[in-house]
Amino acid sequence: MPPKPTDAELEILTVLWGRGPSTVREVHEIIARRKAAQYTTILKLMQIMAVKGLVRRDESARAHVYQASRPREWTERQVARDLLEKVFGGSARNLVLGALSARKTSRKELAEIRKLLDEYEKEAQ
Amino acid sequence: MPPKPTDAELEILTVLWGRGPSTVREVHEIIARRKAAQYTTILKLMQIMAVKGLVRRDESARAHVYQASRPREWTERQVARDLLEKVFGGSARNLVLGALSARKTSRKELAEIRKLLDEYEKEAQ
DNA sequence: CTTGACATACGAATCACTTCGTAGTAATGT
DNA sequence: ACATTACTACGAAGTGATTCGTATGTCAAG
Repeated sequence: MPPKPTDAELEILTVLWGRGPSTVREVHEIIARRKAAQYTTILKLMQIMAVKGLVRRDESARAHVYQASRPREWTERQVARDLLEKVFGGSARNLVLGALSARKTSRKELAEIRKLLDEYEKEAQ
Repeated sequence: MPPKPTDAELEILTVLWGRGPSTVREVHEIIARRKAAQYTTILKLMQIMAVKGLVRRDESARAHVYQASRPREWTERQVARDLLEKVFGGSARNLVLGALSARKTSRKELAEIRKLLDEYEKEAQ
């Protein structure tokens, strides 16, 4: 069970989730667009992430290929669970309130959330 | 604008939100019930939190009295905003999905969440 | 006034995260 | 063959969070 990713690790995971398996150079190029970062910094982070089990790497090619070891949804669930405990006292209602009040939420998104609730109601009958 | 609290700080804030203004000893006693922690560790953390502006302290009595400088809801909103960005790609829908799939959610809680949505729909007309 | 209980202040160790430079090695072009 | 380029590995520094021991001060009881 990989540990909760740190902020820097999350940036890298986001790239891997978006692109699929990637080399360090590819990840670095994308991150460097938004933010100053040396190549070896990204490299080191990804090496550590491999040790932690957050990513897997394929060493068969000279440039190792990394991929997230858990899908985005899985990690999101972990993070949400952690938050629920540590910040929201276990109240999903309060977490949703936090999410909604964090910023303007469009009607369209509210409708999507409603649809989610429908599914969960059905499931819980 | 106080910074985002760390995990250890959040534990202390949770106690302060629950009890209202409290001395270090009171906070320590509650935390020590669940977890080994020396008195001076809690003291130091709370001193640092005061410097950061996460708590205010009243030094008029010999045992200083601390209170959270922001209400729980405010902090919850901050944390939700941060996570929304860093983990959920700005999608409130995905954050809610994460919360619901993190654990069993009761029918009662689902109903409460629905009520929240109603209020937000009205507001957004 | 001295002792004991209880408080704060503070220095220091430890740990994790982040950053980057340097070294070494394999591949590629001239 | 040699120089250049593209990798990985690794050590180490800087920062911030966390932990705790020790020093010191205050107060009340005897």
